[in-house]
Amino acid sequence: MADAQQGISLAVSTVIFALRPHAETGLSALWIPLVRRIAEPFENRWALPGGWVSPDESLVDAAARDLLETTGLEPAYLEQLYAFGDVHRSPAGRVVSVVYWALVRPDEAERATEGDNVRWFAADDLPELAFDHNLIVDYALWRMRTKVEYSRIARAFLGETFTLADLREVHEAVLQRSLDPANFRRQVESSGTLVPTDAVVSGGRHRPPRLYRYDETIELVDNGPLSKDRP
Amino acid sequence: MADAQQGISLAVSTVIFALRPHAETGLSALWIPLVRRIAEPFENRWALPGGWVSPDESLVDAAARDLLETTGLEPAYLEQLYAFGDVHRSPAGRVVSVVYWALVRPDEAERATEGDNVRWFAADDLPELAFDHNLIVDYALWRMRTKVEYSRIARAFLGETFTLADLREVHEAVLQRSLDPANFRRQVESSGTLVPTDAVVSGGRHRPPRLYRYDETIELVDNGPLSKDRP
DNA sequence: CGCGTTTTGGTCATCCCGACTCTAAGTGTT
DNA sequence: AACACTTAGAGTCGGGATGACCAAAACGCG
Repeated sequence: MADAQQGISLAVSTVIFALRPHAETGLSALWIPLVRRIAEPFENRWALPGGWVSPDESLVDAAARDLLETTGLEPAYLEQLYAFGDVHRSPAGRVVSVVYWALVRPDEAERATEGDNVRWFAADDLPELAFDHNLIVDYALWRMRTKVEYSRIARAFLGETFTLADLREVHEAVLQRSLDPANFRRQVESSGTLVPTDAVVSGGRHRPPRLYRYDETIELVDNGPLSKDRP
Repeated sequence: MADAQQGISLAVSTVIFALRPHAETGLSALWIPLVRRIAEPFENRWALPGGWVSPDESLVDAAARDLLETTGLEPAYLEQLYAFGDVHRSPAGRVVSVVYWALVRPDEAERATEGDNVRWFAADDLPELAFDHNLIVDYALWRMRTKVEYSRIARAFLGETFTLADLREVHEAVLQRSLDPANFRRQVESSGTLVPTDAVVSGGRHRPPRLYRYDETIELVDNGPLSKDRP
């Protein structure tokens, strides 16, 4: 073992996504909780939740723990995004941040105690953040939007069972465009990852939609040999 | 600034790919240079080239520098792969490794001084490596194979100009299957990223093929907002 | 019962892709 | 000079995915 005293601090940060109705349009959109910095550098600026990695926890554990401590959230999905390590990204010293991105269900998102130091922002309307966090959020948004089309991450926003309209609403919110209901149905049905249940949802003033759930026996290979980020 | 003495060592490692004829088939295939460990843990085992990050260099700079020092290689392409940070991945202490993957041209690959401590291995026939490096290589291979289809990374194995057969040979080597020449041509032509030159290659005992080059004015969005890894 | 809603099933044209055929244009051989 | 051989390059054909669109089904509501 060579050098354990490099003078480089190792941090984890997380870009957290939740679905909420947009202020103006009323449609579902992506929201991100940010924390206000209470110390220099960038004091009073909004920033991604994050903290230092302790020697006895893995990176993903550190991200999950920090998330719970600073925002009270336990995400349904958590995946590594990128390691940011430019020399001057923090004015206060050398910091390498391993950034994760997370998805939380709407009910879980309520637990993020909004206050002076935690606030939700619409993902497409962020203020100027601390450090290089605007770039990080941009990258997380890009990754999320490219991945929602070939992966099953939308499930992280939904409950055990859901209607195709629910699933479609998630896709529409992430992709920021409306999708044809019939074509969307055909596509997800042909993918074979969904199984219909016997139940339907009655009460709406229209034909009652069927409830679906994901086929758990199908394993994804989203991350190749690394498909084991979180159970 | 909180904790700069976490007791966590930060390292970079790189999975380097080059094309060489396979020993048995004679077809082009992916090869990887590995270095022999000369100290515990895993002494005498083969491992990915890597080293510690110094405080005054970025992660990608550290990867490039270490690559040059340990193998003598300057890659044509270098991209971050993943940050590995399990607590017990090194028996000698807590090490977080930010891993990169790199592509080198055939002529450049010759400069990797093969000796007792550096040796090239066929990517699909590796020995048992030190640490979690087998998993890392598997992931790098998966990423490379998925990315070659929608990106222009194949150019990193080629010169300024090349024939469609050259380009197809790269794809075939990476994907490990033969591609129909006519269909391959149609696909890359319709992508619009290639421009034909006036030159052709004569000398072969067949119709002389045209030389192409990449259209530099087209920018890729392979990595979304992060498309700036290396010029 | 008719109306408005969303669900759900279907058609149709288009594009992409793999398999395949055919011609073009060189080199080497006779 | 004629021919064989090889790869380059153009074109054809059918299947599958996709977007735009249409229509019937099944509810609540007045």
